Amino acid sequence: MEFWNKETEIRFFEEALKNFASPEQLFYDLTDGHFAYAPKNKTTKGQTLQSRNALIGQYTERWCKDFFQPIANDLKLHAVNSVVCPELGLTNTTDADVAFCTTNSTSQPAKNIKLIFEVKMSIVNNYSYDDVTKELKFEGDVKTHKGNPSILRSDAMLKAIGKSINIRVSGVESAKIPIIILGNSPITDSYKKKVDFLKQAGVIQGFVSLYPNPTISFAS
DNA sequence: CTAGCAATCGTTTCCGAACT
DNA sequence: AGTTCGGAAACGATTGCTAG
Repeated sequence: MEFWNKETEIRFFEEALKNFASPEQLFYDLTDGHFAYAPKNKTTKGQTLQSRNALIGQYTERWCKDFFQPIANDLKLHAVNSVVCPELGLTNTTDADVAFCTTNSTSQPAKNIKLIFEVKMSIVNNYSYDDVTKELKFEGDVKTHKGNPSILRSDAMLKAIGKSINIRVSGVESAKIPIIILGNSPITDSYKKKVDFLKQAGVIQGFVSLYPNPTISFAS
C-alpha cells in the first residue's frame, strides 16, 4: 500500500466527478477556471466551498481503513470505519473514524477495540479542472495556495485532542486503548512539544502524517 | 505567520403531531 | 398505545479570514 500522494488526490476528484458530484461541489468557480483551493495570488470573492467537506472526509477515512487493513490483519484484527461504542463515548454522531477491532462489525463492545484512529486529512495540493476538456491539472503544492489542510491547522489539532480526551474520560475501559491521529500534512512548530507531552500524559499515542514529502513533486 | 472564530454543507437526531 | 412523518435543531467535517 502506498502513502498518500498526488494520485490519491486525483483519484478522489475523478471518482467523485464520475459518480456523484458536480464540478461546482468540488472546485472553486473562479474567473479563470475551477480550482481546488484559491491560488495565493487569487481571491475566492468571499466564497467558502463547503460541499466538498463531507465527500473528502469520507474518502480519507475509507482510504485510511484500506491503508491499515493489511497491518490489522497481521495482528488478527479488522480495520473498521465509523465504529460505535457508547461505553467509550463513541456514538452514532461521534464515532471512531477508524479502529482496529476483533470483528468487522461497526458496533463494538469496548473489549473488542484495540486501537483508535482519528483521521484529519484532506486535499493537500492544488488542482484545476477544465469544464470543457474535463482535464484535471496539478497546480502546485501546499505552499502555492491559500488553504491550510489537515493538522497544519491549530483547530484541527484542538479537535483531535478534544475528541481523544472525550474518549479517555468516558470510562475505565477507554483508558488503555491507544489513540493515533492521522493527517497528511506537517504540524506547526508550536505543537511539536505538545504532541510529546500528550503522549507522556497518555492521552494520544501518536500523530502521524501519511504524506511523507508534501513539498516534493513526484512525476505522475 | 499563527491561532482560532465564523461560516456552510450534508447528515443525524430530536420531538411533537398526526395517524393506525 | 404504538408507529410514522416532517420540520427544526444539533453536529461533524473542512476552509476562509483576520486580529495580533
